[in-house]
Amino acid sequence: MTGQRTRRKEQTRRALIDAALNQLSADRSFASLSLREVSREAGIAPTSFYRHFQHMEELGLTLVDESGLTLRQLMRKARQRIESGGSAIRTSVETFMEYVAENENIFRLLLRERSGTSREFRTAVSREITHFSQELADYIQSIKQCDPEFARVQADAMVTLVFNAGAEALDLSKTERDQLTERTISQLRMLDQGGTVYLSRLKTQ
Amino acid sequence: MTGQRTRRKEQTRRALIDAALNQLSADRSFASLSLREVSREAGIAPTSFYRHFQHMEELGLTLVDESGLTLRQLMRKARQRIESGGSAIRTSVETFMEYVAENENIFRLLLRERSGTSREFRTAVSREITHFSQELADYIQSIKQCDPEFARVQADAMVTLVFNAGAEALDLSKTERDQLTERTISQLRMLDQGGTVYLSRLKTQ
DNA sequence: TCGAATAGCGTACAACTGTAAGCTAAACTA
DNA sequence: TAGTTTAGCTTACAGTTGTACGCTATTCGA
Repeated sequence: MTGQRTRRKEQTRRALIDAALNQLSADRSFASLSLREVSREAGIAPTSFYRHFQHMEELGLTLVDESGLTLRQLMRKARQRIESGGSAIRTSVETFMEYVAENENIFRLLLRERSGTSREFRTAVSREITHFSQELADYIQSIKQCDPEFARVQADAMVTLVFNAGAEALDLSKTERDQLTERTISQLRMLDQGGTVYLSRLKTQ
Repeated sequence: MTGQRTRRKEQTRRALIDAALNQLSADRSFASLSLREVSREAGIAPTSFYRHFQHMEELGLTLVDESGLTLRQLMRKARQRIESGGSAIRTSVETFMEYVAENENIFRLLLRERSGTSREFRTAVSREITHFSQELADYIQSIKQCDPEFARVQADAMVTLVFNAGAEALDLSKTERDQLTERTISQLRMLDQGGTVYLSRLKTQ
């Protein structure tokens, strides 16, 4: 029932995706990959590429979708760790930094295409990050019993800071990364504290 | 004394820089510009390019330097406005958003190359942003009389948030930008408040 | 004023790009 | 089993790229 043909097709589609991911690196952006290079790496003829994707952009959007998946796995992992005790902020930041270290290429893709030349790419990445941010907002709201708008604004700031730290980490050594992690934790704590003040003011007014 | 030759050379060098800047846009990154395109736009033969820059990268680094200059002008403007009364945070964010609106291409360059494929580019951009951040840290320290390390961490978070808002603004309409501006102001206020709490805790310990 | 220096030009070439056209062989459907 | 569908192939072409080489005309320095 699987259809041998469909299965094989799925296989080389996968090969194309993996080929693209493997070619991404610190000095190789998705935009700089050519259809021919990716096809070569995947072991098929350039013209066969079109049997799977209309353009390179379509492949790229698929990669962004995949990265969103990884991102959600990350969130789940972090939540599990938090529930089994430990500071929410520290645990989240540390988990995120581990993720970045383990998925440099995917993370770089997100980072770059967020401000890339394709609007479709930009909105796709933005969607993933918003999703990520919304999950955090829900969490904050459930903990603090606060206004959903407030939670969104605060979550948004936190996600921005953490993502940015991830971006910076890419070019740093292990010890520098640890310093960066600590600094980011301080920053999130400031946001957290500041939010509390902000909220208590609203209540007393 | 100026040297007619030197003057003319300076002129076409300028033409190359402007040509590159003019070709940058929402759907055109610096990396996607070719030496030939830039030369064409500047009105010189492709091979003459080498009389001014060794590679495209050298041209790019020059652009980053120029953007740093613009950034510093921006800072000065913001400070002037603050001194003539008004909230420091609101004034800074609004000034920054105006800058982004008026220098979209330069700002996009900074954004993109911050996570681009050339390490040299990345460090150049990082240097400009650090510079920007340091000026804010000095300002914070002079106002709050606090630990310089604290000021650096807080300033860093603020700059990250503002830059990110600038990046988002690029794809938004006027009214959406205004909303974004308000949100960013809220976020910076949280950081400010949170920092105060943070500091007072340190003192009472 | 005369020789040296040099900004800019045209020509040329090899490397690479995306993709059109048409074929083959394997897998599907009836 | 016979006919259709299709993933992948080869060949081909026009366009673009960076850059090497050598020439020309203007400007500079002595």
